[in-house]
Amino acid sequence: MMAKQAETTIHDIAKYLNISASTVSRALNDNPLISEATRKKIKKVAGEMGYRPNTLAASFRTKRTYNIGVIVPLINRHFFSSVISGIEDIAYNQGYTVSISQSNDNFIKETKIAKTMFNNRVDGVIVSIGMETKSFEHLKLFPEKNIPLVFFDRVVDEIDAHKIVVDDFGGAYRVTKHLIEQGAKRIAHIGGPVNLKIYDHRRKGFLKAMQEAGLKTKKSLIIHNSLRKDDGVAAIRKLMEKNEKIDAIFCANDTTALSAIIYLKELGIKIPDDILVMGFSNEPFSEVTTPSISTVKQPGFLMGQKAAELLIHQITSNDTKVNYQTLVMPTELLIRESSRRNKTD
Amino acid sequence: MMAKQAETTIHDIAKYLNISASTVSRALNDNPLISEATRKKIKKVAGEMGYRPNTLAASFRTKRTYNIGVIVPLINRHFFSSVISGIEDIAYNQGYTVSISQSNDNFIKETKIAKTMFNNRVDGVIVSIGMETKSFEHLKLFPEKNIPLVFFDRVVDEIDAHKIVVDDFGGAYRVTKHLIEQGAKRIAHIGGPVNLKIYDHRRKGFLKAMQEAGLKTKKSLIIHNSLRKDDGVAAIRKLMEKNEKIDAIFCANDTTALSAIIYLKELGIKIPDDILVMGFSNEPFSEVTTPSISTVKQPGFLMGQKAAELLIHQITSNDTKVNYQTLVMPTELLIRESSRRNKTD
DNA sequence: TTCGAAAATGCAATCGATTGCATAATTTTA
DNA sequence: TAAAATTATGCAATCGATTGCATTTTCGAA
Repeated sequence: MMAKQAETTIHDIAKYLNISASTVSRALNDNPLISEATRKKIKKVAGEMGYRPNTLAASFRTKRTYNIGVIVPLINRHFFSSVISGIEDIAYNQGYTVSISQSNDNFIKETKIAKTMFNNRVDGVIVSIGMETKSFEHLKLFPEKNIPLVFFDRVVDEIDAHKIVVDDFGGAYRVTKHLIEQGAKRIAHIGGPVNLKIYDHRRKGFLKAMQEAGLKTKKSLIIHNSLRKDDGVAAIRKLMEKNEKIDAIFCANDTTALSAIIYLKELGIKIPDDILVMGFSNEPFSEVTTPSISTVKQPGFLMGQKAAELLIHQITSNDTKVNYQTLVMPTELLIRESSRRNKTD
Repeated sequence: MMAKQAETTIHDIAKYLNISASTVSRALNDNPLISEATRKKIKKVAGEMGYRPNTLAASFRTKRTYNIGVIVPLINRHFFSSVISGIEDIAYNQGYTVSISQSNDNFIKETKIAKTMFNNRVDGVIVSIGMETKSFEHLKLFPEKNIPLVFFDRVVDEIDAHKIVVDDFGGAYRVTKHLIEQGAKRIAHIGGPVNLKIYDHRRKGFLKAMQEAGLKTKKSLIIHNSLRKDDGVAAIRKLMEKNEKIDAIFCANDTTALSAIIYLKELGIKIPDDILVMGFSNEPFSEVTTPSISTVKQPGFLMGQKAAELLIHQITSNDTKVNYQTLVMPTELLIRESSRRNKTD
């Protein structure tokens, strides 16, 4: 029925007004070279003719897409979706579009995504790498072609770029210190894969606080796994098997903390009376469990905003040599029920 | 230092091999017109010369961007990020890129986003409208230019398109029936803004079940608000003020259910012993509260997948007349502690 | 060996906007 | 009022890949 709706172009407008396409182009872009009068006239006609700019043609010509690529492990997780939300917030207000892909913590997929974004000529990329990612050639593509790249949270040391990280060390340090202040002496730590810096830092923050307090940490009290739901249970089981005496557990994320708490309850162990538990990340659920879980708040939305700001700044400025910075975002300790020793002493 | 890194084009490859650019183009696209031998040779050289296809030029020429636009109220919410995750999953595997924007339930922003995507020549759009959206011209742009459009969850009746919705009526009906089976007779309902169909359907499902059970529903037991955190408390307070006798509450989302439960507990009312409570949506936290909250599970990820499948199918097929369908996704009743009457009778 | 069909490759226009460099129109200055 | 300076507009090439329509090459059949 309806034919293929020929699109109006600047040439159609030009012809209609008996002027040149260049003038139309400039007028529509508010180029000051064009007089107020013609500009108005052109815009009016453009509207009437149902003109819609062909962003593709423009991008093709100018080599600027105003598109930012975002690669995250999983969209559907509170921290990441908060960051994305922050990125989108800034990007949108600066006239950028945001394309998002999730790697599912799969290295092959991450590689493919990077290549696709690279070919799609994104103006810049914001990345948080997957668990499996140990080689970085697919990411080096971007700096090699001078395409701005910003990392957040799960960053890559081997690549020079702006980085937004959470103060994992400090957060973990304060968590541990808090546990110690509550009287804990034999504290276990359930951490994530240490090839990811964030978990390494959390471990180090933990160790530092222990050391400062003059407490020694048995190797067997430190367990690393992938911090999924079951891993909390598995870790606790391991500790119990070895008959470890512990009075507190610092889990590197809330998911593990929760699953540990549930399992410990099943074993008849009371939280926080018998064992103090803390998590990390402030997942929405951590506030409403029983007991509510003490944790560390990471400013996801803000991190996204910062990442986008740095990226866009780098895209916009044409400085060849950028002074790369690593922004360490402050964390906030949220003391809730799971780590507050009831007055029993 | 490093000059502007001239990009390799198919012409460079062609010149190098003393063949035509058309052949190179066809070879790289695996066009069967090209012989196996030349194809291989070309691909090899392309690799060596560091060629990267200019997707922009191709899109410009072919008028196909392989980009899907997604408009949601808020990225950072479990249901929506699940849907997005599902969309991305399918889209990626079909070679599409996904661009996401959030309207923040703001009508102006939603309009601007739609225009931008329109100008960016997305191949199709997936939309869940904002709370304020009552006029739809910005969305009609797409069907007018034959750009496929799929709605999910918060759909628009006025526009003919594929729609993916949750069986809100059925879900609410079964919630209510379950409460009745547990012995409840005086059931209150805390619902959302009725201008959104989803809440209207939930209310109707509730009423239907009540009616079928021969129970009458007092007007004063039905309260509508915006279902935020405080609204649960406010609603309960209202019910208490009027001294309503109730034995169950059906809240149209989990947030309200939780806040209601917390407040009721403060008042010394036991859940579920004194009053049964149910929510809707299966927010991640609902499973881990005390008591855990009975609710209705919406298959977000699956909905995203379905939406993407329908959209891509519509993009791919060139049927002019599409048989638009409305997919009603089944819900799952999750009976947890908050609605399970302890054997006290 | 020759011819016709099939297979492979090349030509050249095209998509729509941008922009450096003219050129034309207008205003200011002397 | 003419020349100079300023302001507006136009010309035409360009970005890189695609594709309809030749044209050439290859190959099998007669």
